[in-house]
Amino acid sequence: MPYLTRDEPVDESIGCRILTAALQLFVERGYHNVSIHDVQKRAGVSIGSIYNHYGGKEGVAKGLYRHLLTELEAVIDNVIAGTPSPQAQCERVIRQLLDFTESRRDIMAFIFATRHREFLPGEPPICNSAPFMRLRDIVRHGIEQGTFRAMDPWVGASAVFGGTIRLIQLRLDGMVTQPLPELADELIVTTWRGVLPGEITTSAREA
Amino acid sequence: MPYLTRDEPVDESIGCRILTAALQLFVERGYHNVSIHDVQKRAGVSIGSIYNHYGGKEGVAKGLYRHLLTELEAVIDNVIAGTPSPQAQCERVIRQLLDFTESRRDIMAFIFATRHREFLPGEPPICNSAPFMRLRDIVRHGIEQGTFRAMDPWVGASAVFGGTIRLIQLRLDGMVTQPLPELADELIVTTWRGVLPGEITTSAREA
DNA sequence: GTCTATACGCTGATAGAC
DNA sequence: GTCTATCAGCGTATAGAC
Repeated sequence: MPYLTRDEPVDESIGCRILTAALQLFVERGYHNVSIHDVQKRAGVSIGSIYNHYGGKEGVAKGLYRHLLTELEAVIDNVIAGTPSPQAQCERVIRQLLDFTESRRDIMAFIFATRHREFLPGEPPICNSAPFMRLRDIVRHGIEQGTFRAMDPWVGASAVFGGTIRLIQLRLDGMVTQPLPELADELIVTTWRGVLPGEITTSAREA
Repeated sequence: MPYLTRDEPVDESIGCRILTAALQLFVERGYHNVSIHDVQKRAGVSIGSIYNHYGGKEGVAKGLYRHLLTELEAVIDNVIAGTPSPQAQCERVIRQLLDFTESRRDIMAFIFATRHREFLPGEPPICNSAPFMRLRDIVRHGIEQGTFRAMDPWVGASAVFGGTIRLIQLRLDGMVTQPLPELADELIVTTWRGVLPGEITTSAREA
């Protein structure tokens, strides 16, 4: 069952095979360029099974969406529970996301490079999903207790995670060729300089 | 003709009416949830005209895509030409993008919140388009001449523009309710702290 | 529960009048 | 160049056998 946290999908149940095939195809071609027949073919099951398990194409996407967000939420909650400060929590989450981009490319692409709104109108937008709210809560908490500089919470969240998300998207689009974990240290240093308090001694060096 | 730089689309030509209608519909529902008939209806023209002007649905999207990127490129080139330092160039571009998010919402949504790859397979990905390359060039130039700290160019580009792009996307998704220009100063301060050189005096304040 | 065969609607595209 | 009427193909969903 777990896609994000286990190495091989040991679960060979039909439901899991359907979700795995759908994830691959949706990421490869985009939801609307994938037909039920494509999913059925790659999963090695029949159309009837798909309708029995998920009620149709949109049901498959909905099941996949909820499942992956639940897994991501669990990962983040684990980090939060096992890490003391907001700063350390953010840093661990960032590193984890960079790692996942290499090891779980499809999942990251489905989460960070998909317009779910276009095929899951009933679902809450991904920015409002539990894992993303958790991340914003960390930042807000950090701002309140002075770990981060005082600033608008949305600016804070964008400053802390915007660079990471952008880098992930550039990597998923094939622009960045270097594995992201190798860039983690530079990215994190830059991120902390942006949001941590402290005076910055800018020696004016404009020509 | 110009969408991004002029206030009202004075051009009432059929070609412009088609692009305007398509832009609205694509942003509202997503490319695949819009039919030719929808575009034809909203533009107040016939299907035949659409095929005469753009050769079909994908042609409309392609025309829109190229036109908007060309306009954005011109805006960025103007900023570059009229602004001395890489830092000032980035800052002016960021403020301009935040302004456009309020005044040209549809255009920004089409550029920053659309998976063009899913319906324009022949076009180069938007990260490789001229305007985005220009932005990266500014950052690379700034790193080379020491305006920005030494770092991987991709990390630099993500650090400079990632927060802005994230904030724009959150605004387009309706999460951020405040007009972005009001948040510009905070965002820019944070961005520069991240990438500008200079020692930062972090008084350790972890509890 | 799983599968195959089929039906129906929608949509992109075309033909041909004006 | 602009328009209307029409077609053909695809894709979702269902019916019904096993």
